[in-house]
Amino acid sequence: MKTPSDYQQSIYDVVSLIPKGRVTSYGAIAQFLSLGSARIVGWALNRLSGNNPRQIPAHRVVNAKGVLTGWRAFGSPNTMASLLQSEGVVVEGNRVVDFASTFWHPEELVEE
DNA sequence: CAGCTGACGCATA
DNA sequence: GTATGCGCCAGCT
Repeated sequence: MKTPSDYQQSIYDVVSLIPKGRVTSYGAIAQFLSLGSARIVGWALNRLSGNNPRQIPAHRVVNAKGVLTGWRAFGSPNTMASLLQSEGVVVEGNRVVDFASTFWHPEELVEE
């Protein structure tokens, strides 16, 4: 099968596995998949923007600081934050409150 | 083919 | 806390 890019598919898979009310970072996914660069994750999600047939909860993916960097790809500057807050994630402006507790590790699901 | 950009991350000043 | 530079990989012009 023609995989556009294996890692990209893996990224979507991992992102889809993010539990509701939790968030993860690009670096976490990149490291989990051994991509070697958080940019690959951001790039993959960016490609997703405007059309996510898999309902990829990209809004659950933030940068290492818990800041909603990709909020612009959702069409509205408030969409991403609204989605997160709707899931129980407290967002202040473009930043996740109590990011450490809200953070979710890909391996956590595997361990669980 | 060469150069630039990008939803990042980290180090340094 | 803010600003700048470097690295990293893939895609687009």
